[in-house]
Amino acid sequence: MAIKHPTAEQLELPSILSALGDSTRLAMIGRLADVAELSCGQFSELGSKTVLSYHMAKLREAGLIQVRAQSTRRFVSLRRAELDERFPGLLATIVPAAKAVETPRKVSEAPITPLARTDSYDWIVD
Amino acid sequence: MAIKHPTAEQLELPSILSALGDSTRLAMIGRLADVAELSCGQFSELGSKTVLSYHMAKLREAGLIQVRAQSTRRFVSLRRAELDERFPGLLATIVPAAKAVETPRKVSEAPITPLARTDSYDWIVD
DNA sequence: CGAGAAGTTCGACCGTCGTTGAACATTCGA
DNA sequence: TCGAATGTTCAACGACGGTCGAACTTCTCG
Repeated sequence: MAIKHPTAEQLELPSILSALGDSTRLAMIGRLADVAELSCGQFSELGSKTVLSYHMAKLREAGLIQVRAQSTRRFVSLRRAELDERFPGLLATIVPAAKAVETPRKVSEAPITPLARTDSYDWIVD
Repeated sequence: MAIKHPTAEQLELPSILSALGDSTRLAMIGRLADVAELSCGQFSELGSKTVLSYHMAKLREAGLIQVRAQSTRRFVSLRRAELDERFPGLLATIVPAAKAVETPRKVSEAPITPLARTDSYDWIVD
């Protein structure tokens, strides 16, 4: 665990983008987008408590969300202002697509990976 | 190696964002932004040939760049049109920050990681 | 042909990711 | 005070990511 909540100036694009490069976390952002706060439990259809805790930590350490405690609950919110200040347009661009991310739903439905075996150097265009 | 060049409809946000979640690759995008094409060699200050080849493959498989061959060279270009179509605003948002990404420059300058050891549960706000 | 330029691929290595289950912490109500 | 509710932490695991050096492929030019 590196950082608790980075300050606005500590936000780094690579970290933010890798934090968003996971469909579970993207789905979380999608759900936070038109709501002030959510408690962790309200993401339960995205995974187990442990998994959620893990992904929350990633989002928090990247600076995408704030976590507030109230009794035994954690209330999570998007750090919209700081993000818009440092990376204008980022949220606006990503949120619509994030809402459309299909729920990861377990490891089911692996569509028999095509595994298109190709010969060497054959991916070059032109 | 999964895909050679994904089609516009195959572009997936999580893959794109993880491809961008690396400072070397972000720097490459930054350099491609105001130029039609670059050959691989022109990124040489970002790393060795092997490393560049690896990162190029990532960017290509995520659908961010096109690679064209001409004799023994590879000419690389941003897939601007497709990206703007599927994720409007993404490039516009990311490119300015990508240009500002400091070059990874080896593993030098590790600033003696602060290693701020914190007690349990102490990262919660409020 | 042979040498060189420009990249790619391979195998190895090590570190980080994402998931799981079990144990722990904190708070509220009965 | 005991128990349930709500999360967090830990250790372990396999899979993937990024880097390196060595070997290879393709093409061009003497």
